[in-house]
Amino acid sequence: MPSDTVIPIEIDLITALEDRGLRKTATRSTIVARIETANDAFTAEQLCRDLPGVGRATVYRTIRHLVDAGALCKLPILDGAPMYSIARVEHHHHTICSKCGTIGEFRDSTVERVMRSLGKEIDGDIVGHRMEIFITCNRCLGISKSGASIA
Amino acid sequence: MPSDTVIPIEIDLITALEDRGLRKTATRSTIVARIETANDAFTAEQLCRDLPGVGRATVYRTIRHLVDAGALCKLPILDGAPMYSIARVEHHHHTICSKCGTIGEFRDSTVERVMRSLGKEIDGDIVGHRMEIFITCNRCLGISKSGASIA
DNA sequence: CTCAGTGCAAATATTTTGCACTATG
DNA sequence: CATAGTGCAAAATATTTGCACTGAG
Repeated sequence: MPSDTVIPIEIDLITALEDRGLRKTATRSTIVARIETANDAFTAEQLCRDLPGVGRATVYRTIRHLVDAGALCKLPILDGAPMYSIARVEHHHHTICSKCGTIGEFRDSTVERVMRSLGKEIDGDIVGHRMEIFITCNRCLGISKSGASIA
Repeated sequence: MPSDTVIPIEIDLITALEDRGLRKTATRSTIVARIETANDAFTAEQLCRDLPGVGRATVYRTIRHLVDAGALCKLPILDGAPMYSIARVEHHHHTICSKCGTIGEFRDSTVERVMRSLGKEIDGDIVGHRMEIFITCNRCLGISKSGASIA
């Protein structure tokens, strides 16, 4: 049984904005470039810090547009500010390393199948779902095995 | 296939606090009583509004204790303040009506099984998971069918 | 009496909004 | 030039902390 591999549908973030009738401006390109080079999920405040020339309000407004466009996922971590990550796959879920906070993503058709079968047990119509898996990532496992400590 | 029904393990919230070495005080009893009569999930701010005699700080501190004790679940809704609900079952997930915001809970062994099988595909050790299912609840379905509108 | 618990107000943290200014089409 | 976009600062929202006071053991 060949389980799904991640299907990368690289959405050009600027295009996602333009598709919503928003202009491609210098500021938005700057923000989007910073987001696209990020390997990890990020917070709004991180973007503001990394882009001192850009107003906080613009950062928040751009993030909101991207989330509305479905190009970014908002991940309300249990404490503190929510993080955002690029929606690289059509529908996916996130893994969050409980040691280092790194966020990964995965897609698995099993989850979707389960979701459909749950429909019978649930008191209403399912319109969506969200799942986060908390892990200890391989890097942290390696680090802890080798005895090194993390700050 | 007999799917799991919800297993209600009514945790006495005050007991949960006492188990952590915290005292049973009048203020905490007030807060806990308000939480226990709630059928729905609630926000910290709602508690403060409903309990004018109790300081905001105490409400937040008590909620934090209850979450730490595992007696309350913190549900970071996508926007706005997080909501809390009593952890009535050992491990469960939440349904959130996207129309009226009502939060329900369910437990299903299928989910747990899937989680275990996902271990193979995931880059690290799974230490936990969280799932929320967005629904249109039966009441809202009924309301929309009957043509009445919601504020 | 001692220290946990509490209320209040101030401090933080996060996000949104008002407004004047800039720049795009 | 009409209007979308922007930066800044203030406002709004959400939560935590400092501190003096109260109350339980």
